Amino acid sequence: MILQCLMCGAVIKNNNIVMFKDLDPILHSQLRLAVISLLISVKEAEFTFLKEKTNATAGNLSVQINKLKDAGYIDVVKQFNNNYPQTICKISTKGVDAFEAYVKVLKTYMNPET
Amino acid sequence: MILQCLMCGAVIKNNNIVMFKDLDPILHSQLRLAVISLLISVKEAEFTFLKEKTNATAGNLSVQINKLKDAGYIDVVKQFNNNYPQTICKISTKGVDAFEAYVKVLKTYMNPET
DNA sequence: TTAATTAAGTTTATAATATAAACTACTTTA
DNA sequence: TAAAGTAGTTTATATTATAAACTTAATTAA
Repeated sequence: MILQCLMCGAVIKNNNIVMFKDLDPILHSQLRLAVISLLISVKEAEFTFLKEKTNATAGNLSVQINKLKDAGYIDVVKQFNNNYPQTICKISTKGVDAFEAYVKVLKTYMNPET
Repeated sequence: MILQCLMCGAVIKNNNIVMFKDLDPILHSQLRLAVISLLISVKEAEFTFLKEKTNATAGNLSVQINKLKDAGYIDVVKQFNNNYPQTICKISTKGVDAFEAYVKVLKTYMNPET
């Protein structure tokens, strides 16, 4: 049985407080985390910019951008620029919230004594 | 072509400095990270203790403990206690180093502007 | 002017991972 | 002595990450 405190959000499994909350699987991925990390600071970025900064292959980046979009963490606009296709990514409010929550949870894994 | 600065360790791929270093795949796993996190603070722990604190299934925990052991991040001693099998885990120096390096790299994903 | 190269991606295939279910071996209790 | 519990391991499967192969259109070279 899993319970959650309505006041503080603490999760109780098998009658003991869970000390390691789940890490959002959408963000717990090297490339997706790098992309979100960039989008947090630049607010808007082209596919090619993300590809260069992350050193990812285009295929991998394409897949991960779609996952972030499907999760509602980023908004994606596809347009043409100088006759070439251009994909622009922008983090959403939901994405910012998810990132902040992820970092919060992650810190509990990194600093168990505090 | 991949280069690395002998002074500061910076990695250069395709002639540009890599801003996101690879996250150690051994530690970039929810359960293994939780286990290491616990072992950092308690220094030594039984299988059952780790199982209770992480809320993992025994099977999953068994697999992940073996991966940490194979990587040399923990030392595992199997013995008997009151007629029952007992598995004791202890983090190694290599494990501590790997954890510290992982946290360091991870922070660059979480704080891109700094 | 057509053949090769580059740009900006997407789709598909595969290798690696995480996870739980099923199983093992032994012990204790009813 | 049968059932239930302890402490795990092994195996099977579902999910993920990733790169290779492909697409479509534009540019440059022959």
